[in-house]
Amino acid sequence: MPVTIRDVAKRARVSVGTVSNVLGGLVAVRPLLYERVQKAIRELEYHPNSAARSLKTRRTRILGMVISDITNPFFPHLARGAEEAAAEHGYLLAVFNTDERVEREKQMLSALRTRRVDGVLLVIAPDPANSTHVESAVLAGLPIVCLDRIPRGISVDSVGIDNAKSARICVRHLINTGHTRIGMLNGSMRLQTARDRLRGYELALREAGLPIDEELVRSSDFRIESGFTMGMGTESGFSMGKELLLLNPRPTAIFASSSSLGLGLIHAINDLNIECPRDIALAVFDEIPGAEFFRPHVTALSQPAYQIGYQGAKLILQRIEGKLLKKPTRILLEGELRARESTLDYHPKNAFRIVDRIR
Amino acid sequence: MPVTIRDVAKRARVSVGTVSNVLGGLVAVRPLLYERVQKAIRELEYHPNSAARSLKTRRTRILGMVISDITNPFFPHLARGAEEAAAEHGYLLAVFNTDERVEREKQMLSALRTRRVDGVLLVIAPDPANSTHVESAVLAGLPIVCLDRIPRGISVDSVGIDNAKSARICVRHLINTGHTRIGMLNGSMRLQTARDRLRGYELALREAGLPIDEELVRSSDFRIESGFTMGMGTESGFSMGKELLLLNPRPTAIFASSSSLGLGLIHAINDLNIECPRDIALAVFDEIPGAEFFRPHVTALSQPAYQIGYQGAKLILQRIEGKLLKKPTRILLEGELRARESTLDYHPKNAFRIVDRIR
DNA sequence: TTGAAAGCGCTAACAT
DNA sequence: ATGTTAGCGCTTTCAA
Repeated sequence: MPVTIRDVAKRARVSVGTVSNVLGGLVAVRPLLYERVQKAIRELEYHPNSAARSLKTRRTRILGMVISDITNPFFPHLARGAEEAAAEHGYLLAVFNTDERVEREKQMLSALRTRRVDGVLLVIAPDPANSTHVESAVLAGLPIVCLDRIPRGISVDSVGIDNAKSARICVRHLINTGHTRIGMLNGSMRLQTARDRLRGYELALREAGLPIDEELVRSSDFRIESGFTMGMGTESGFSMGKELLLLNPRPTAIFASSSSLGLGLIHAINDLNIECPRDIALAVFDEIPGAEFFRPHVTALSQPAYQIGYQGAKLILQRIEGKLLKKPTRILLEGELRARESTLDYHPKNAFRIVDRIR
Repeated sequence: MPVTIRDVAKRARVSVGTVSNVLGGLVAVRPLLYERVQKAIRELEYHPNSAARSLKTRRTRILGMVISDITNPFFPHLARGAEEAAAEHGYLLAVFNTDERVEREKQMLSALRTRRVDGVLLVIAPDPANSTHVESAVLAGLPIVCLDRIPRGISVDSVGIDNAKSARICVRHLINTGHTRIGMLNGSMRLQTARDRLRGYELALREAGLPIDEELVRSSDFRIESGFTMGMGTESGFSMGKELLLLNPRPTAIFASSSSLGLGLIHAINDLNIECPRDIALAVFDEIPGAEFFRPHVTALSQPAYQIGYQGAKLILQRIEGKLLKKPTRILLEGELRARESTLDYHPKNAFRIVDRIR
C-alpha cells in the first residue's frame, strides 16, 4: 500500500492541509511543524501521487514531445534543447517516437490528450494530407508547437528553420565560389522542407541571373529528412548523384539537400573516381555525422537543432501560461553556413579522394 | 472545460457506469446503448482523463525509460526496442534523459515514482558509488530493469551484454589472425563495463598462453560508454592510441573498447601515417556509425541494442504482472563479431589509408 | 444489463 | 497558522 498524504499527516501529527502547504511551499507553515512534516516525508519515502494532484489542479507539468524517428540524430538534439527549457520551468519532458507513421502519431497524440499533458512538441510525420488530428487537438485547446517540419494550412505555433533562406545561402555560396552549373539532390517533394529548399536553390540562381535547368535537379522520397542514415536517403543520393555526375556537361557543383543525400553523393563521387573539390564542389544541407573524419571536410549548412527544441519548449510554456496572443507564433531560425574544403581551395597534394575508396 | 464521462453519459442518455462499461469493454452493454455511447464519445471528442483513471486503478500503463544520453546513438535503438515491446502490451513508453548526471537521474526516478509509472527501464549514469536511489526504489516496490550498464551489489532485474565474453571474442579473433602483441584502449575503470571488457581481454590472452603486458593497456574516463561522439572518448582514443602506436616494439593489433575510442584511434593511425591492417590490426567494441564509408572496413563487435531494449521491456512487463520470481532475473546477451578488413586480408592496392588523411 | 454511489489522494476554500 | 472538508473524473461495488 503506497504512502499517502494522510500517512504523512498522521506521522507528523498535523493535518493533511498542513502537509499540502509544506509540499506547495506557498502557504507559510510554522518551522516546528514544517520540520516534522519533512521528517515524516523522508522517513516514509513519500512520493505525492501526481494523478491525484493533476485531477485537482488540472495540470500535469509534463510536456510531451512526439518525434518521428528517435534514431535520427537530429531529433535527440531537439529533445535535449526542449528538455533544458522544460527543466528550467519545472516541467518534465517525455519523449515519444512515431517511427514516421501517421497512424502512430495519431495514437500518441490521443494518448497524450488522455494523459492531459500540458503541451505537445510535435515533429509531424511527413504526410501532408493528414494533419486533421493536429488541427482538432489544437482546436480542442491542447497547446501544440510544431518543430522543424511545419504543417501547411494549420493555425499552429511553430519553430523551424527557414529552409528556403538557408538553401539559398548554400547555393549562393556555390555561386560566389565561381560555379554556374549547379546541381541539386532533393528529398521527397511531399515534404514542405524539400519544396522550400528547392525554392531557395532556384531563388539563388535567379538572383545571380543563372538559368534554371530542370535536368540538374533530382528529387526522391527520403525517409529521413534532415539526418543521417544508411537508408533510402543514402541510396537515392548515390543513384541520383551518379545521374548528375554522369551528365554531359557535368555540373561543377552540387547542393545536397540532406545529410543522407550528401553521404550517398560522396559515395557516388568516390565510385566514379571524381575528385572533390577539383572536379566537383559540394555543399550539404545539415551536417554529416562523422564527416570531420573525411577529407575534404564538407561544406555544410549547420542546423540549430538544440535551439529549435529550446525555443519550441519556451514557446509552448508561454502558450501554456497564456502569455501569447491567440494568433499563432511562428519562429524561423536560420542555419549557419560552415564553408569548408569541399567548396574551397583544397590542396590535392594532401588528398586522395573525398573518402577513401569504396569497393 | 474538458469533456468528462458525465457529459458523455448525459448526451447518450445513460449512466456514467454504462459509459465506463463501454470504455472498459469487459462488461456487456446492450448494442443500442453501446452505439449511443460511442456516438457521444465521437461527437464530444471525449478523451478519458487518465489521472482519474489511474487514481482509481493504481496503474498508469506507462513505462518510463531513463537513459543517460539520448544523443548517443546506442540508446535510441534501446528505446525503439523497448517501445515495440511496450506497444505490444498496450503500454506507452516515455523516454527521459539524464545527461549522464546522477543528480538528474535521482530527480527523474523520483518524478517517475510520483507519476506512478508502472515500471522503469533504467540505464544508470556511471557512478558506482551512488546507486542507493535505485535500490530504495526497488525496495519500495517499483519495478525496475537496468539496461546495458548493470549496477553492482543491487538486487535488480537487468538486461545487458556480456562484456567480458564479448571482449574475449574480439581479442581471441585478433589472436587467431596471428597477433601476439595486442594493445587495448579502455574507458573509465569506474565503469563496470570497462572492467569487464578488460577482463575479457586478459582472459583471451591467458587462454592463448600470451603474457599480459600492462604497458599495452590504457584506460581513461570516457563520457559515452558504448557510442559515438566527438567528445572525450575520441580525444582520449587519439592520445592514448598514439601512446600505444609509438611504443617500441609497437603492438601489431589494438582492441578499442568503445566506438569513440576506436574513432580516436583511427585518427591517431592516420596521423602517424601507419597503415591498417598492414602495420596495425584493429578491432572495436561496438560499431562506429558511418564507418561503412571508411576503408578498410573496421572489425567490430556489434551490440544488440534493439534486443536489449526489447527484452528489457518484456522483462519488466512480466515483473509488473507478477509473473516473475522474487529473485532478480538477469539476462545477458552476446555481441556479434563482424570480422572485416581491419583485421583481415586487406589489399593495399585499393587503399590509401584507413580514412583519408586528416589535417 | 443498468443505475446509484462510494472512494481513489490530493488541493483549495473555508472555518477556526 | 492550522484543521476540516468538498470535490476533481473515474472505476467499481452493489442494488435494482
